[in-house]
Amino acid sequence: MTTPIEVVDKKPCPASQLLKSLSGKWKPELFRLSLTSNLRFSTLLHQLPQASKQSISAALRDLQADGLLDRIVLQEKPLHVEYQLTDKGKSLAPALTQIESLVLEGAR
Amino acid sequence: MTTPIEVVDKKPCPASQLLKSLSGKWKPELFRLSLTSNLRFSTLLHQLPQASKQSISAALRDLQADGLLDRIVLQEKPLHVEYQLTDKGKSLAPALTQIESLVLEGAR
DNA sequence: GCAATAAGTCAGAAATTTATGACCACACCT
DNA sequence: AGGTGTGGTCATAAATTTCTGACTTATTGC
Repeated sequence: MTTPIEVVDKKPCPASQLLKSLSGKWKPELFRLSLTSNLRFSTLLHQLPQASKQSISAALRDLQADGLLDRIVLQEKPLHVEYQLTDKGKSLAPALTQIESLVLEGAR
Repeated sequence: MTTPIEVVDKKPCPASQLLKSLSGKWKPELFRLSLTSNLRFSTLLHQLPQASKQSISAALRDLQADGLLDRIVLQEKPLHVEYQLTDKGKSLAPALTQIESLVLEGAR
């Protein structure tokens, strides 16, 4: 040993976990769609034709696990499932909006 | 055919590309470190002991390609290389800060 | 000349993420 | 009793990301 170079952090960047929650091929899209309206599985299959059932299912599970979406079963006649934003999810919306505006500015 | 279900978007979520720029195992850390000071390769190797040379190198290349960092060669005695935030990178900082504050709030 | 430091690259292996296609359970309609 | 729609799971395969370790080029110090 010699020069005691200081390691800046033991813990990973605090934002990285949240960034990870939104990383992946479909999670940004799902998240943004959830800002507009609640999500239904079969509708998503049509809205995102490129995405496989598996991928959508996994992304929804992850978003739930990260506390951004809630899965609620509607006790209606044909029994539906909806995914809706949690409070945490809603609180994240402004950051996404800000990022989007930067992208659009850049494209100007 | 029957119910003409409307596909919401042809284009991917505008934020997803920027989110992609910051996704990956080390990019969030590198980006945040770059907010504090310019980055040097060999210093990063010590600051992020878990990260391989290859990974750091690739992450730096990606961040440059996405226009968030500039690579500048310092014409000093031992010839150094530094990576510093571009204007685009700087403009992204508030969003990261916002996300971080959410994470810290949530942990409260 | 010989070793060390800085800043990498390269090939191959290992780990992680996504996609594919088959299958399941339940309710509803006819 | 068979078909359709909703909401999935599972195993496997393909694609992508990350890691490992060896090697490179240039400059400086001894």
